[in-house]
Amino acid sequence: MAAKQHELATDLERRIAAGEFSETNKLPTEDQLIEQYGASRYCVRGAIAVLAEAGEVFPVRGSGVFVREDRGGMYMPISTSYGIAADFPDRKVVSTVRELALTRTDEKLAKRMRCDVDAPVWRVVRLRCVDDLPISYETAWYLKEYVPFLNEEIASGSLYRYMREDLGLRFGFTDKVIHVDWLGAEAARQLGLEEGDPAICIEDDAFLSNGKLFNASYNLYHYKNAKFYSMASMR
Amino acid sequence: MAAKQHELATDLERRIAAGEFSETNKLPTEDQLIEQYGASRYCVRGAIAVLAEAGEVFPVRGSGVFVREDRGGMYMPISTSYGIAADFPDRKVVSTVRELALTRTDEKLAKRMRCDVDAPVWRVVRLRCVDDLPISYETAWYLKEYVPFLNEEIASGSLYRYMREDLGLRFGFTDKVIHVDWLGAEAARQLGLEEGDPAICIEDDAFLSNGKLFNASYNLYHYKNAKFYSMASMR
DNA sequence: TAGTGGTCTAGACCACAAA
DNA sequence: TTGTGGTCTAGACCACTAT
Repeated sequence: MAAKQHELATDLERRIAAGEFSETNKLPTEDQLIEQYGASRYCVRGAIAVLAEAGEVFPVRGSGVFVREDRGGMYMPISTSYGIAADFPDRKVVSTVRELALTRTDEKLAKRMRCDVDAPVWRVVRLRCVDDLPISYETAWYLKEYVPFLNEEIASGSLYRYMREDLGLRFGFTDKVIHVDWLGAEAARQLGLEEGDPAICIEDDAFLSNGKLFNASYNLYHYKNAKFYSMASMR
Repeated sequence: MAAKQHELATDLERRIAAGEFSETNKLPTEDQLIEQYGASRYCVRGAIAVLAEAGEVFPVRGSGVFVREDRGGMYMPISTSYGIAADFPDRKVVSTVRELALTRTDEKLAKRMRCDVDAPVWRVVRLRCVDDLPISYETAWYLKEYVPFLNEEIASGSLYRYMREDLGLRFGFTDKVIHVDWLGAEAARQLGLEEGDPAICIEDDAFLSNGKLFNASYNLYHYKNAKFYSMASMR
């Protein structure tokens, strides 16, 4: 069951999208929202914080909570928390599995994944497209300890949805390292680019809510089709 | 005056760095921290949230707040909120001003900066080095409306510190777009790379706490010397 | 001066982990 | 079962904006 603040956030999002506040570009005051939703100030402020982190509103002390103008364009959040599918709910997201094998960690991977050498892992290589545009070529490893079963059908859909809803895993946080890399022959072929072309590379370590790493990945993004954004408060 | 939660966060950071919790890798419980600091649970949880966002700890419900292992290496937060200087407090950060001029916005810049065409802006081009390694080549514009005065001495130091402490500006949030770009001749020369080399490019729009944009910039990062990290909770 | 968001307190109950 | 963090309420005062 979703927390109350998230319900409020979702409803406020809907109201913003419906243009309910487009005249003033301002949300109702906190006191008004408390009234409207029959919630405490804690909840109302929690909901506003969710929207603020998503870059949809910004609160100004003494003045109100303002709706931000829409930035157009197809950008991916640099913290693509729940996978591409969740980032583009309105677009056609297709994952094509290029490799899927149950293998074992070598020394280097074991170190990265904080597990024993020779630990069983699923290795999954996928090409990911949004609206038929190739976006990324991803190599991911999932510890079999946490993901006992996997097949191509599952990997073609949303792996994160599967792990959360079917396996009952609870996610905690991710670490990402972002740098520039060059495409190898195979990655270039898959993405429709040239070998040696540059790519934004995001190395991602994903942890469960108990702090255990369950998934590491190496993601090469198409330099034309994939742009990222990031919002940060400066407090 | 800093808020109480931030004081607690700073002190906890100090205690973590001092190794006070290195045996268990766990912070004291919330109740214990309430006791130790004579603060409310709100404050204690606020402090923990600050550390969690910085990736220093992660809370596990029912279990405790765990200290995260140090990730080594020199990475820059993708949300380099207060400028490079604040990100590397222990390193030698040098900004060399390559250009500094009071000019006016053309149509394209005016659109980006949400201001009138021909609005006065400072244009500042800087090469930024950390420990004598070239990190980035940055072109930035500051609206004169908010930054009435600027000179090379100020721009050689921390512009953000100047704006905050001397001009009394209060920062709100930033929007960043991250993509790959190629170095032009001048940028390559400054960074000690070859023309045509790839670079991570971050376009940054910075807003005051009242939601007004005051600074836009275009930052090219050295593909070898600059790596970024980003942490995200997956809730 | 009035209105609004920011911080803080005190206390309650819930969800989950570990014993 | 016990202890921990997560959510929620009610109420207070402060900092800032706008008038």
